[in-house]
Amino acid sequence: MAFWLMKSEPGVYAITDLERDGHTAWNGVRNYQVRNMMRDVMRVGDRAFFWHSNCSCPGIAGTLVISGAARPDPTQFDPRSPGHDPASRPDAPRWLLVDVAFERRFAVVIPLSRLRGIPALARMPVLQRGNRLSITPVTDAEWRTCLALADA
DNA sequence: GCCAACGTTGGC
DNA sequence: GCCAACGTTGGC
Repeated sequence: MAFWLMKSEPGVYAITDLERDGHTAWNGVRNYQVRNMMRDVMRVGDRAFFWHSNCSCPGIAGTLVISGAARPDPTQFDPRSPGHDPASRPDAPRWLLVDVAFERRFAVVIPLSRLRGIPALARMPVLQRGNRLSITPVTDAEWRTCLALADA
């Protein structure tokens, strides 16, 4: 089982939305690297941190479980969706999503500013300058370190 | 295939 | 709102 970090803007879809819904289709990925990771590496049963991005307190808000394997993202065919891709054909979908299930909401978001101060996390992609991938891998050690912070 | 222009991401 | 980083587009 692998670990991941998945970004979402809380103004669009927050950890509290996932807590309420129980599960959701992680749609809107429009980056080939991320698509390929979902398709080729991510597996049902993997777990991920839910990251709040582009907000007043970016950081880790909780955890989720990958509950469904990569499948075509229907929003790419929806002209009213911001993720609409007119160049993608239903017989050859360009964009994929995975289904995810709520696992846990942290009592408080672990802020990015705190993560930056922890040497064991220095290699996490989300802390690297210029990182823009919406899904990135997390090592076992990083997973444990962050969970310990959540429970501290 | 090169590369400049442009768009998006996302922390600050 | 600023701006660095980086992916994408499209002319050549």
